[in-house]
Amino acid sequence: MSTVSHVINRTRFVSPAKARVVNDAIAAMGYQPNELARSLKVASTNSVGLAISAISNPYFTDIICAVEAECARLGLMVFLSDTQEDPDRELSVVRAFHQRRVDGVILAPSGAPQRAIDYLAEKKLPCVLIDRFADDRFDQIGVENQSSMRALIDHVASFGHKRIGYIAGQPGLATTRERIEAFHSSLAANGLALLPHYVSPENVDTASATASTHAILSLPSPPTALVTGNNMTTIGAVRAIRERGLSIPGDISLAGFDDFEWADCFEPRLTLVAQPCAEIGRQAAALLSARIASSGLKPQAVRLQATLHARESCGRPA
Amino acid sequence: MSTVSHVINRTRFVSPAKARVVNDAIAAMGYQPNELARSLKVASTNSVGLAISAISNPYFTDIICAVEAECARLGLMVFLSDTQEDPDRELSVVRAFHQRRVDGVILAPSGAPQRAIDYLAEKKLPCVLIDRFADDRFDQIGVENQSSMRALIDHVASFGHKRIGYIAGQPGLATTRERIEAFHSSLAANGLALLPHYVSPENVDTASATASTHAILSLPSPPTALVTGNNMTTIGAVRAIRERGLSIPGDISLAGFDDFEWADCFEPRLTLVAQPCAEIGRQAAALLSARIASSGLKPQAVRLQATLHARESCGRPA
DNA sequence: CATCGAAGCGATTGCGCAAACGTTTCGATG
DNA sequence: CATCGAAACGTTTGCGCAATCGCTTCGATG
Repeated sequence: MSTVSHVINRTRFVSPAKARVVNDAIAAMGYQPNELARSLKVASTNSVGLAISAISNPYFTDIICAVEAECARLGLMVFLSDTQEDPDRELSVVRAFHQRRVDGVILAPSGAPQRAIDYLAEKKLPCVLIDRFADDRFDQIGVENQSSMRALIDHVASFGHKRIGYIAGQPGLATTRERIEAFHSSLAANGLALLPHYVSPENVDTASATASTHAILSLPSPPTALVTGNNMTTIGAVRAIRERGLSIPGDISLAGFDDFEWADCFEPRLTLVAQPCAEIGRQAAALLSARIASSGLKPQAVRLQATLHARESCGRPA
Repeated sequence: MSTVSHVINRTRFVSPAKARVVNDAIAAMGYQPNELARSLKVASTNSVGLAISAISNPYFTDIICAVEAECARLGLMVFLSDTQEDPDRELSVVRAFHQRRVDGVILAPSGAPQRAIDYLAEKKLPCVLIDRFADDRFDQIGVENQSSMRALIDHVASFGHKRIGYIAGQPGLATTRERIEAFHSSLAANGLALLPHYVSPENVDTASATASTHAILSLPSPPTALVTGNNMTTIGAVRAIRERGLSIPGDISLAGFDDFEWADCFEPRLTLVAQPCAEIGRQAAALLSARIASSGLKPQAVRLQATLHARESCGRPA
């Protein structure tokens, strides 16, 4: 009878006596409501899909953690899927989310996200894009790349470096493009020239970053300082520098994007830009929730401020 | 009409002509099957719940990643939830999973998991426990703690250390207990004595590990080598050692549990036991899938072998 | 050409729930 | 005491699907 539904959901008044009976019965039989059936009826699942391009990347890990926490607070369950930076997988993940009728999706777009994004738009699935800005039909949330890179270059240049190289991140990502542009403009702002072959534009993982770093450091006139575009490239660069037997910052200075918890255990401690991952995740979940509640809102792009943690990996040029 | 269902699921023969018509219609209207309704009918959701006690811990991150990958391969979606090591949250997460009618659960038990585990048992939800062995009514999968600790102590002792301290992990966990026991027996096996106050038994995070390390190193006759019980305590110990201005391994040797990708960027590179996280995650998902397929199987406890990565953080006692 | 069986397919039901709608009870009011 | 209306609760339907059941065809066979 409908009364038990109403007791469970407190959706209309039920006399205390009857309510007790119902609650006792529920307790006695260990009844657990079937969310599937409920969702089918009310056309809302209280769940969201979280499609991340690389779960194991610590940067995304922090975001996942924050998203999960905020969603838990909001009473949402989260489906987690790894798109592995593969547009095909990305599309099928988004499809699977839709088939499970998630109320919304948080997506870290791959390098070629158009098909997945069009699908979301077509199906009118609420969605917020994180980290990489890919389509302004949706809410987007990420970091302020221009000012972050500027802070980085200003810091490095303040030690007197004239020859600064850049090991960029993955091809295709807005993040990568923006940071490269910011690298250019920040050099200019410091009155520095962009030297030929000083930007390694495409590095998909630590190994390619290591190779790229070797390439740059093998130039006839190599940089005296290196800036890295994300955590993978930082690791890759550190490895290459070690392999060449160079010391940081004695022989070469290093600074880059993406802080991590143990950065202070590196020797020397690395100067890095820390993104507000927790805040990105939290706001993404909150934004999505708001969007689910009222689809009328017009999409907004949020840029969060990152903070430069100046430590000891930069020094005067050799 | 039922034919549509049969076309979609290839569950009985449909004439090619009719099938084409159906497929064209599906394509034309952009139809996506409603998995909710399907699940309600067939009483199976092709989804599993992954309840982790601390998502942001890199150890679990690697496991999450592997679980997700294997589940994707098996056609399962995964619900991710963080129990935050809190038994109450743990129970409500498991409840939420059940209400959503997941086909099974993978759980990294908290320090007091009995209520959640009893619930799972009562509801006959297929489940596999990871990392921490908590109840043999369920499949369990974790690492071989005895032999791993033994390898660690043998390694440290081989440098001639007589006074070895241990910074253990979180209270209540089987993992923590087993490693403490193994620490004792491994010392004995090397003919070494367990000195008073040399085991710090309970450290919930890096900060408490730092404090514990300071306490041990302040002993009148402090250890010349320190072994740590997990990645958090390793970081905590490194920080404390740094704060005291000691050098590794010159002043003190250090080795412990849980490798991480960038361990080779620490200075010195840390000697650590690497757990097969990817394999733990993969097997957990596979085991769960098997259990879902046939509930009759009797529960098994799988112990995976870890590998000691001997690097440069251990040396002769000062 | 009547019969039969297999191939192909449509009507219908029920999964567990929420909500619309109907029914009963009962105290208040004229 | 008849009437009314609000309070309390029961009946029913439909969400979208899978699967059961049973209805057509239609070619083969005697």
